[in-house]
Amino acid sequence: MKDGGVPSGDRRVRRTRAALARALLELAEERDLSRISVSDVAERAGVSRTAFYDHYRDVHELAEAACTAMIDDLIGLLPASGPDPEGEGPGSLAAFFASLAGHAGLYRGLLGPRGSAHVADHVRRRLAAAVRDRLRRDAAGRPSGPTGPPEASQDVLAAFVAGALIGVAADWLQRECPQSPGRMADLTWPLLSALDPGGRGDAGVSA
Amino acid sequence: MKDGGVPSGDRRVRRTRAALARALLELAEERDLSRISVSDVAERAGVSRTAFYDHYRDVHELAEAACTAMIDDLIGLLPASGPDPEGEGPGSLAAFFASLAGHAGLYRGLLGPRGSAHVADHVRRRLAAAVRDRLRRDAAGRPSGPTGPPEASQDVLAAFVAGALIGVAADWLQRECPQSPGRMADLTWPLLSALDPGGRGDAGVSA
DNA sequence: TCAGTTATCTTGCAGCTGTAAGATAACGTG
DNA sequence: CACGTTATCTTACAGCTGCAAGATAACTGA
Repeated sequence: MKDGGVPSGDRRVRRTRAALARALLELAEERDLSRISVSDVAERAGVSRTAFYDHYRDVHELAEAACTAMIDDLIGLLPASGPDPEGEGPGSLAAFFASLAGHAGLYRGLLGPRGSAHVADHVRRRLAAAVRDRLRRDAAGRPSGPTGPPEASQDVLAAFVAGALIGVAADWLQRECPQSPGRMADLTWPLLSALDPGGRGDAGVSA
Repeated sequence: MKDGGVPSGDRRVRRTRAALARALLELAEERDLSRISVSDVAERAGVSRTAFYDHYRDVHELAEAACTAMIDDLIGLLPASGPDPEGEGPGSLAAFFASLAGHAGLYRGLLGPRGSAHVADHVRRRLAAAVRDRLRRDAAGRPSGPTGPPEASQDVLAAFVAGALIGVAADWLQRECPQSPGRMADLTWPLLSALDPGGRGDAGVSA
């Protein structure tokens, strides 16, 4: 029992997990996740198939672990939702789309129709959590009215924004990125602004 | 060769496909799609396993075909984005969430983390297409300015809205629907209104 | 360094997958 | 109805899956 995602002190464990993650990311650049078997990953990683099962239930679980760092980098690129001091939002969004395009094959293979619902769900949750955090931090800093927006409203807004970004990104990736990252940012930014409860377009949540 | 989704005149084909679809929907109410094998579906449908493969590549492809009618019903419930004569938007949205809750187990099993990326992608595309259609019809009816919003902008808005709705719905389903459908509609409607280029909050697309 | 722990490897198994070939029987058409 | 067509069924096979038991070897902590 060397349970799943918990970081381990044992050198062997780190070595095996790293080899598996590396092998999976390599393979995911070559073909869709649905065409990658546990045997494939284990062989490319130079690890026995049973060792794979000692760490992960299936390919999807490994994929989740393997892409978490990349996903977090991606989320870190997103603009802060709040004050937006110098209109840096669009530039930040452009960096987001550019990074997406930089690993387009990988993201398509993991998140596209032949990808993994498990990974897609993981990304959605993580993105929603990040948005929710920023909304909270945001609301704390701003002198809100007598009563701030209720919890449920924040949750819905976070899920809404996370889903929207994933929808736009997935659509763009599947069309092979016809628009430049900068243009995508210009097209997407006004939509996000319109939702921002603290931003210029204050049509945001009020119920 | 009785290729995939095309409707067939042959009684045997219709019978087999209907039996498979019915069996899959039954099983999908009982457990996650990832735990449903081709053998399971074929057996429950009273059909040989090879007959399954004569019609569909795998369980995901059958699931796509089997849930298309339900999905289209769901999409049909969504409010028209345009003039919104009598503020019927929220009510329409409430019907959408209510229908979702009515088959919560099924939708969770198909679209959740243990569901199918293929089905999820299909739903996303279909929803985005529906939104795009309404935007187009909408723009045609309204006396737009000298130049209407460009194609790309409409596509991004459609993908944005489709993703957002799926994000909110998925989040709500996974939390076991703590809010009533009506409340969900009340929380979601202002977000959609804020995006509507023709609606009250005109922070919509302009670039 | 030594001892105990434990990660990995090997072997083996039952079940599912995806495909193929040929036999049977139901179907639509004239 | 009789015909040709074709959907379905049966049988078979190689490969992958998920899991278990036992042997080996690498690691950690003293």
